[in-house]
Amino acid sequence: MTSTNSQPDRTPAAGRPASSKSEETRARILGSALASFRTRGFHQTTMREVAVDAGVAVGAAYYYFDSKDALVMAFYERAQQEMEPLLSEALSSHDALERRLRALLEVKFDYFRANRSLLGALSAHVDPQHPLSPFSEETREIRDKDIWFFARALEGTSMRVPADLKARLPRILWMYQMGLLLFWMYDRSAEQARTRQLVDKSLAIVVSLIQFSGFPLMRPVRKRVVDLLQTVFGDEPVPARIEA
Amino acid sequence: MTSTNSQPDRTPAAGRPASSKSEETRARILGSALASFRTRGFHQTTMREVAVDAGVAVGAAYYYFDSKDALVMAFYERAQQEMEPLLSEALSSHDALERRLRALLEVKFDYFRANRSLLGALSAHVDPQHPLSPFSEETREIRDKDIWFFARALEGTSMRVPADLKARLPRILWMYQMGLLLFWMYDRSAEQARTRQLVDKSLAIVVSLIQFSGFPLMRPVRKRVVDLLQTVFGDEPVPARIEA
DNA sequence: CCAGGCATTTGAACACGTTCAAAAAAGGCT
DNA sequence: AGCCTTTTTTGAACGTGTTCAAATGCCTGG
Repeated sequence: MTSTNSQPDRTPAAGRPASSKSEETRARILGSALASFRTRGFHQTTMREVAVDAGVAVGAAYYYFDSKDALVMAFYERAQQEMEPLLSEALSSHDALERRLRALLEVKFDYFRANRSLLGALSAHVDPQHPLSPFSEETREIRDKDIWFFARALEGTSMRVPADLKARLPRILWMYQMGLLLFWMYDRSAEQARTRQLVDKSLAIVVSLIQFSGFPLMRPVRKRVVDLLQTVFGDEPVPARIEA
Repeated sequence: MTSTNSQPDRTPAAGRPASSKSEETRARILGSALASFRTRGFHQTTMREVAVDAGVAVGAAYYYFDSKDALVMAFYERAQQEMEPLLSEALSSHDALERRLRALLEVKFDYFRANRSLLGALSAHVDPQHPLSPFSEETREIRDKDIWFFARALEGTSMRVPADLKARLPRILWMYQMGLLLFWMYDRSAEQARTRQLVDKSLAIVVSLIQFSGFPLMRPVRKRVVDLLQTVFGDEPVPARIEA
């Protein structure tokens, strides 16, 4: 398991009662941490504060979570888990690609609205070596699950997309989404109005581009772009499906 | 002055001898720091090490540099300064846009080759609030100077570029460059072969796109893209020229 | 009911970046 | 030279994330 914390094997094993005191403590620590992150921000929040708030010693916090970052990772994991049904529902209520993509984005924005700064702590790092980077090995599982939704968004629409591009598109769309979220995180305009504009305008362009990409005239350009993507992302076009 | 360090007003003022002992100490500290950054990496390097290495107390390091980050900033400033003549020369030896852009990129890659990890410390942060972010206020001056070179790369070529796009292009090309550098920083392929491929392929595409953008057929798409850029970057198309 | 093992909890201690009050050195002025 | 201001230097101390040996609790097999 490529998980956040090492010590307690969380999956409620054989004989153990599913909801031990341990799990409760863990939850209490995570709760205190996230609350503090939200109100004071990630950097201002102290592990000692978190511990006191949860009524334990600092060491206990480190018993359940390998690091301060791991607390953010736990949030991220929980977020992905909680959003999955919402994302599925979003897809099942729309047909047109633009609508489908927009629906996915809206779920994300809604969910993260209350946690903009927390999301910032998550994605502030570009280094793929850093655990909290959206490109790190540690976040791969979550990332792959998320990319998979973009694959579904493409599958379920009637728009014809050339196969070579289609194989690459989920990952590209995921990166597009990350760009939007990034812009949104640091968007200081009132009510993040600029992000809203950006979403509207860029989404229209993205969908147009995908549409154009099928025209015979576009074939040479498309080939070159797909070749470029191959260089950047290597093989493994779409992440393997992950069973729930 | 939006400088890195606050205390000693470095510009050798009126009566003072230009190269005081102070400047030498400062240089010694910076030297020790950069050497250590290069060999041990940014994070492994300790301010105490740096101080010992430079033969001063840790307080002294903080007298000359506001923070550990400021040392990296000093490197960045020096890098920009030292590269400027090289960049000018690169531009003056080529006419075609692709050649001109490639020449700029080559100067950067050459210069940073020995300092890949240091560059990583510089650009690992996406948060525009973080001083070391390529998008921060603190790095604006350097960034603007750099963007200016892309403006010159465009000016000096015979390719016709629509005015509305041309106004936005320097910044876009700069971001394109940052993307390449980022990829390069974390490129683990032998001799960074993947980055080389990426540069070749993407550069060809970028230049083609710019060329296409002038075709009458492309006008509507271009308008939409330019409008999008306006949303993202706001006004002030190209940074004001900065006199040396 | 107890012994032994395992899970949990504790808080002191460490290494780090950074701050600061005070000491030392260096100038400048008469 | 002597005094006073400014620049430079020092190293202890602070707050942080994190580690760790030891203490405590909990449960199970006898």
